[in-house]
Amino acid sequence: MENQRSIESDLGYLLTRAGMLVVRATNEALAPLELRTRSYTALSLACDRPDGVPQRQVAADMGLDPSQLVAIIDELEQRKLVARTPDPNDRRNKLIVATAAGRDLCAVAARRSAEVTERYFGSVDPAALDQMREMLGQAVFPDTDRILR
Amino acid sequence: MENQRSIESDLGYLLTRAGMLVVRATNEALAPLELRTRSYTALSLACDRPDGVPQRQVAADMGLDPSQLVAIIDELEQRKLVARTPDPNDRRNKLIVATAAGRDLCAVAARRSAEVTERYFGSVDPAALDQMREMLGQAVFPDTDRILR
DNA sequence: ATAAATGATTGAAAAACTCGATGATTGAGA
DNA sequence: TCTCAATCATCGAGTTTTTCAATCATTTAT
Repeated sequence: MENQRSIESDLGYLLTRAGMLVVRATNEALAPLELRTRSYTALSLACDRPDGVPQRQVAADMGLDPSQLVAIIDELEQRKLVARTPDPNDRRNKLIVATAAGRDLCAVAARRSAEVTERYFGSVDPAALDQMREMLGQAVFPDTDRILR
Repeated sequence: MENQRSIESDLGYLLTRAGMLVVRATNEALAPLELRTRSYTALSLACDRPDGVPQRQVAADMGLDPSQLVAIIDELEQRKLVARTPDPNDRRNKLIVATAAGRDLCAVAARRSAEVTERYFGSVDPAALDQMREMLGQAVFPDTDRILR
């Protein structure tokens, strides 16, 4: 006898739906900053690494085709939130490095983003939430010892 | 001092990335059945309710614009996996009801889908997984006492 | 009976995705 | 040193997805 469960308990379904909801709410929350979830994520990845992050790696971290990042970075660069600097060690690479203005905006955006998360997950036990982060991190970054903080 | 965390511990980011990964892997797993994650989800929602589910509710449950469902249901209907039956109580509604063939295919697809989930989350404690389902369910179906099974 | 609301459908425009091609650069090996 | 294959960012074309307004049929409220 099969343990038949409804689609509404399917992890893929739940993940996708929850992701959609959070992304949409985040897009609204970031609209006043003229950021979308996408551009905020890219900016944030740049802010995480003061020395800059290869554009290609931003694409990989976002699960996007590298060609999709061109427009996103173009816009951030035009707004002077990031700069494309040639990697001195490998001039094929463009290192995306956040400007001071970029870091400032990112901090504001991070607060708004956190408010959205709070709205959806504020009522659950923080330890359980950390555990969920842990599980998702394992799924998203397999074979990695990276500690999320 | 702010508790500054990297984007990689942001729940929205993790949810989105994990969802993408699972959806893509599920699409591949379902390709031999000529189903995509989208059509499988719609079919599954129909299978969950023997008396049929209003097309509009399928759209709502999937977070899609109703117009996007037309093509999805069209295809399932052409393949005789579901039928659009007029709701006797409100003839504006189309009730999507799964056929026997639809239920059979859905069962096969569910197994393949579960294998994908197993691949990404098989190594984590089942209780923690249930807890994650619970948390995501709360976020996706707020103000609902629905018990996921 | 009329008017407002709701559901499915269509079509058009915008956004996102995919993929192959290109030029610049690097690294390996003859 | 001189190819040659590989890698990176970018571009462009073609496809798919999303968004949204309009339409028709039906229902509900007035």
